[in-house]
Amino acid sequence: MINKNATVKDIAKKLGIHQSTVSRALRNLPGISPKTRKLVLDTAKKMNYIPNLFARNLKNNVSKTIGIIIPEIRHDFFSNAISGIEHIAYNRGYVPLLLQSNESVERESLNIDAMISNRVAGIIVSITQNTTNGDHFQKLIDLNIPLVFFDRIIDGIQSNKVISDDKSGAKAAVDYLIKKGYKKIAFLSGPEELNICKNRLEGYLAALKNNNIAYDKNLVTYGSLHEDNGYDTISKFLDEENLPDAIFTVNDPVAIGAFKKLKEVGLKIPDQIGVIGFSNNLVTTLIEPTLTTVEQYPGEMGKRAAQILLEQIESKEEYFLRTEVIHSKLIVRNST
Amino acid sequence: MINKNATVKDIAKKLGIHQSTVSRALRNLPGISPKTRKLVLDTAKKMNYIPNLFARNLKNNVSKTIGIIIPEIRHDFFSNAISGIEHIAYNRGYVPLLLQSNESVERESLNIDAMISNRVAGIIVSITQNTTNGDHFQKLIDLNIPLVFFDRIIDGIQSNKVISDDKSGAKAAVDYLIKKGYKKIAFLSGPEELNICKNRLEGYLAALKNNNIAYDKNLVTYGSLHEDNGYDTISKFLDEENLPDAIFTVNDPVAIGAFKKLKEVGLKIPDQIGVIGFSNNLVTTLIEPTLTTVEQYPGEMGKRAAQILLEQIESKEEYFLRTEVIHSKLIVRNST
DNA sequence: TATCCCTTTGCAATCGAATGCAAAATAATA
DNA sequence: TATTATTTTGCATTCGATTGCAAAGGGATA
Repeated sequence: MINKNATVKDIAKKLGIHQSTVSRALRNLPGISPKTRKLVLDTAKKMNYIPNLFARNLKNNVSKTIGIIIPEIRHDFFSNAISGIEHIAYNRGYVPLLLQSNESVERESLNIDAMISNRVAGIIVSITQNTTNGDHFQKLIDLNIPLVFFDRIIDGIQSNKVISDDKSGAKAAVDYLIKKGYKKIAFLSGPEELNICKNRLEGYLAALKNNNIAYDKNLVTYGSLHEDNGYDTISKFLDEENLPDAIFTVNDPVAIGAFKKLKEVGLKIPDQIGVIGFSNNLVTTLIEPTLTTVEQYPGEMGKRAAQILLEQIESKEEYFLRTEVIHSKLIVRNST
Repeated sequence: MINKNATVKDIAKKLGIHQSTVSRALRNLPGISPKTRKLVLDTAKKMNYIPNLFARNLKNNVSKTIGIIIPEIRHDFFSNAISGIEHIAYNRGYVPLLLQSNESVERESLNIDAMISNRVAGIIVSITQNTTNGDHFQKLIDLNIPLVFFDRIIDGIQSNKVISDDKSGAKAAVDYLIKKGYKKIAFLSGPEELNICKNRLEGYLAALKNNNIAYDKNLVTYGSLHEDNGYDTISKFLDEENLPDAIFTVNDPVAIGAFKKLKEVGLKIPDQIGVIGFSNNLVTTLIEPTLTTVEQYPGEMGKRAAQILLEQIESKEEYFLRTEVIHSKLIVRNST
């Protein structure tokens, strides 16, 4: 139930001039005398005129809204990325429409539909940990809606991408573990098919190879991206009496889960077992010992994703898709 | 640059019937023969018809969007509240438009403007820690846009409110500290004028009074709602050699900040000093010792806020504003 | 077959702003 | 002053969907 707002026509009527004149004056278009323009602007302010974006967008067939779909805002990584996106969007006059998929593919698809209906100008996405089919993204391509994936991407969709150099980040982490003298290093991964998992695995393998350590497939496990994965996997290792002397996890929550189990059974970190996470979540500095991890600069990733998206949105000529890699950095703390 | 979508008129042309018939068929309005309806729906699906919300909303002068303005999504409390809001919104066919104020009053006001321009159906707000003037909210009231404040509210605006029973939550916390034998209990508050701070202070005072403990004004401090406040305040206490034997903080981040300083100087929690936070953030279970705190049920608060907002939005008759109080609960852990 | 009554469909205007083109007003020039 | 050039304003249509009302279609009944 929205109150009756002043419209362009109302202003025109009040001033006894035509609405087209008012419309042009309001937008500082040329061909309006300074006197008329001032009169219109003053009157608009006085009448509390607020442009009706529905009408404007309908006429122009564009909007100044960009969609963001991420799994869960409560993760540091994503909330920081969002801040980066917002920063760019605000400065360029765009409003971000943020929807969570909650790691549900179905929700992700519904969010896409909602965004299409709302005629967003473009979309930035980090996929759910379960997304393997990209039909709902293909829909966007077919509709010519610019799309940027960041961090968690999906193959087979012609779109822009902003990713971390996951492989080298992971390699740096595992190299460091080896340098510290750890020998039996496990990699607690997430969903096997997820790009970040595949790439971090590559880095893990590269580090092993680089140091002439044999690859033991029992030391690479797959699970979710949540705490329970870390907790359960450590439990499993203990049950099998196959505990490694160091673990590298696909992200910080999984490391936290591992922490919990390790502490429960009284294992000392980093003396009896070393731990490295990924993403440099805030929590890594709050726990004990503080967690060694890999910084991904999510704010920067968000910024770049937004910049690239806006470039495509505002490009007049043929646009060429890009993939951008943001460098990551090992942050050494006390868990190794 | 949005591709040409199929429109109602396109469907009509293809079927050789009038667009009004198509429009009614698509929305399952009465007065359309089953045969025609099926034909229209099938064709719409085949043509990938997506209703243009700009046109629809323009005509109807309403939208199915509800605005959410909160300080920062990265706080557990808010991200949980958002989930609650989303849950209700989705089920009722609304899309949430989420904007952060980042604790900036200016941004908060700009966000309001953006939401007005986007003609949201209603708005849910938790104010910044610095908001004292409510003019930007009054604008909403003047425009007849339904408004619900939750948790952090501002006085003097005629709106709906959803709040915690901060006073009794605080009282329970401080009562518990006293019962545990702590005698010199400080309250590390946030901005003095913020409603949650005032109410939690009341609870603190009530508990003291209830237990015949004299109020010492040096034990009540004000600061931000962030970690630094806890850290700095403990530092100050130490400098003044006026360390209390227990602290109750306005929220969990402040407690975490205090934790950091206390650990730095080697003070044992809970033996030498007890700590209770507020809000039951996830991190309270990850630190050592785990933090005693007060659960506010933010998801529930979000749900109620959304329900109330939608009631007002969809009310046909005169609407009576409401204030709803969500009960909080002391969660005892190892910091006390 | 004619009449009446529902059911189904079509017509046309509307929401608010944008814009190509024509018309009017003003300024510049002969 | 008459004419031309330029600036300023107005007209009318458009975007896509909705809706009150009128018209047409179909069936039942006399």
